[in-house]
Amino acid sequence: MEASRPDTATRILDVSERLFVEHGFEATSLRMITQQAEVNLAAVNYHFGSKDALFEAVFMRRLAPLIGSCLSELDELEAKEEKLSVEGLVMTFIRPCLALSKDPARGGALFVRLLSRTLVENHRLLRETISQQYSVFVQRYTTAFHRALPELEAEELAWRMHFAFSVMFNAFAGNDVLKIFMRSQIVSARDPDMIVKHLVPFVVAGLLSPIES
Amino acid sequence: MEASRPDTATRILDVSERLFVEHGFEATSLRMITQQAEVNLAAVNYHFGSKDALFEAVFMRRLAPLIGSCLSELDELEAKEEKLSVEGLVMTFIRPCLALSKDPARGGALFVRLLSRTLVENHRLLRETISQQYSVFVQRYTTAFHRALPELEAEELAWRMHFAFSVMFNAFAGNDVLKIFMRSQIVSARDPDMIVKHLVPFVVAGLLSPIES
DNA sequence: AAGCGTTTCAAACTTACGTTTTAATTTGAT
DNA sequence: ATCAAATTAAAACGTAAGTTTGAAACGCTT
Repeated sequence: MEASRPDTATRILDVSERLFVEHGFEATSLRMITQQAEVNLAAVNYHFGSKDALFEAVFMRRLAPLIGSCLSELDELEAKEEKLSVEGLVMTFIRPCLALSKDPARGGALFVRLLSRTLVENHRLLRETISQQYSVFVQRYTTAFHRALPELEAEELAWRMHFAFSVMFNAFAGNDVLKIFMRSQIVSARDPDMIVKHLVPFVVAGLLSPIES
Repeated sequence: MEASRPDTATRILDVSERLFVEHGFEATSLRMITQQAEVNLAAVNYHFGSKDALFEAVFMRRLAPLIGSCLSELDELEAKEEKLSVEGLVMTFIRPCLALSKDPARGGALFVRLLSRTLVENHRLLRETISQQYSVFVQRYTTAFHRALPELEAEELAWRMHFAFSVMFNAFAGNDVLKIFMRSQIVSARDPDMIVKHLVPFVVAGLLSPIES
């Protein structure tokens, strides 16, 4: 009763997702990918066209559903409540990330790491393909946060959103700045529920901090 | 009265720092470096031994002084005050980063971006060479934050420090998660003073957020 | 069973990489 | 001025990268 072996293209996507996270795009060769996926070297170019196109495919397979989930949560929240709470708003982003992190069938926490890496590495993909397609995501959150924090002017709000999403992305991505130096101070660092338990209060407090004169 | 041209090794370091930030370690070739630095291809291996050693040299040239500055500020603060304020503590880290960001002669904001990239890319260098040498940095800040926030248990404190340094690193590195989607919402995003003005309240509020039951 | 589009495969191609080698050149102390 | 050491230079080495090719194998309809 073993799970049927996924087809070639899916096996390539799964292996690529993991290797791109582990070693980065440039340092991951098609020979590493095809070897671990147990497919022929030429299969990548046959199914995806090029290494760049493969990266885009790996990326979009996860990003589109994730953004879709966030927007659905946002729809629900905005329909339900007149006054949006900051914590409720933060959770519309956290919950889909959390669900993704806990679902091995969808790559688990791997994709969020990939997303984080891709942001930092400033890939062409993000500047070109994605930016136009998903500006709606940022627009929706910007207006929602504006409703939740009406006393903040636009620029101050943009800064706080920048900081908030920055720390959330890095938390889910497991980019532990301090872990590198101290020896596993936090044993539960990779438990997604633990992340949320500590992350949400921190982010909410930052977003709600009193306005500087 | 033009500035005297730096020597070969320095020119290589300067160019490498910029290219490693722009394209990453793997995607930056020695031929790109030596061409832009106007030195012979073999100069890198002559002066530094290998590409890996070059990266370490680029990295250590900035990191050692930066960490030194932070620890000096920490010394001053701890000597001066009995009770450490969270904001004062945060500023011992912010001020050296800010000074570095504003000093083109020391690479400006480039190095903080490189540091951020290197953290995310999880380089060997960080796991091996740096981790032992600079664990004192984390130790010092951990005990200092413990003094400033004595009511937090060790694990909660570790989480908050993780989040705080994460957002600070990304702010200075200019890793604007949302900038990619929205068209230059924040015009002053690259002004280091503006970063601090908005960053410090956010981080301090997160660190000081009430303890969850 | 035959035919046909799709997929897989082994192999080769071109290019670029990091590194090494060897000779030429510059530098600095005697 | 001389000589030894340090540095620069040009060229080549071996390897590995992404991609392409053309034939073989497969799956499906007729």
